[in-house]
Amino acid sequence: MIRVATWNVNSLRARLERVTAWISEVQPDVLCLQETKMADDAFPALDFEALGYESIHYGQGRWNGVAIISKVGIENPVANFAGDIEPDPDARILTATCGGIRVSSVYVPNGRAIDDPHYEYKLSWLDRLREHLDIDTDPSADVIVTGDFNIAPADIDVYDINKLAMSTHITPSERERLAVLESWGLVDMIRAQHPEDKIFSWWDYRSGDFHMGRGLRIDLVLGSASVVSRCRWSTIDRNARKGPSPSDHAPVLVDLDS
DNA sequence: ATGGTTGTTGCACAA
Repeated sequence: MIRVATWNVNSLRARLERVTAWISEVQPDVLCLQETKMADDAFPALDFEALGYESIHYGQGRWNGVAIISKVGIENPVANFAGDIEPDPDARILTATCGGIRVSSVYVPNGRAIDDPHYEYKLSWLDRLREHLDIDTDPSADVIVTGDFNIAPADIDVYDINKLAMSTHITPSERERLAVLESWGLVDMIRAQHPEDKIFSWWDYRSGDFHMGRGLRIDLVLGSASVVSRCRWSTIDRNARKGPSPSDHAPVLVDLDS
């Protein structure tokens, strides 16, 4: 069995104790992190090494930052988009082969608002992610693209679709980009395993949204067909959103047959 | 509730 997880930790510095405790408890083989919000020289690789993990990090400091932590190897790492794709100014994607699976840890731009330039940046970023996959790997390989997509794939992934009218995360253009990734050969593994469940991975810190059940499912594990066929179990660990000083995101994990 | 909270080489901005 190989357990692959993703977690937007909203600052690894602020969250390190919670992350190491969660790793010890859950024992993922591969953990993708987003929003580490630190530079590479501040990344606490030794804390993960002490738990038996190799790790790689791609970060800049104040914002963004992605990592892959693995106890099944880290080979052929690629920071940013592959090949001659227009490089992104932010540290939002890190790719490596772990246990035979080509894994990308992605932090898709938020988009902010539909009339904000950041929204077009989000769409172009997703277009480049699709290009990246063609250059970096192949849909017939074992591929996982996972992280904070900042897109709720369908209305069931939103606590109240009317509350998000005219906002990002649910627009046809964003969902179209997800559909393009699916047509490349990737499957939303949590949704495939839990077709009817209204389950969320992110809740705003404000207004007691977590307590009130007002969340979105925007953290996704996308797998290629060979990975999907190996999936035996998956969940969103909403317990990790509880207690003192949580991230606003919960970890998502999938178990695959070896 | 055009509100609310959390994080950061913060005192504004991103989420």
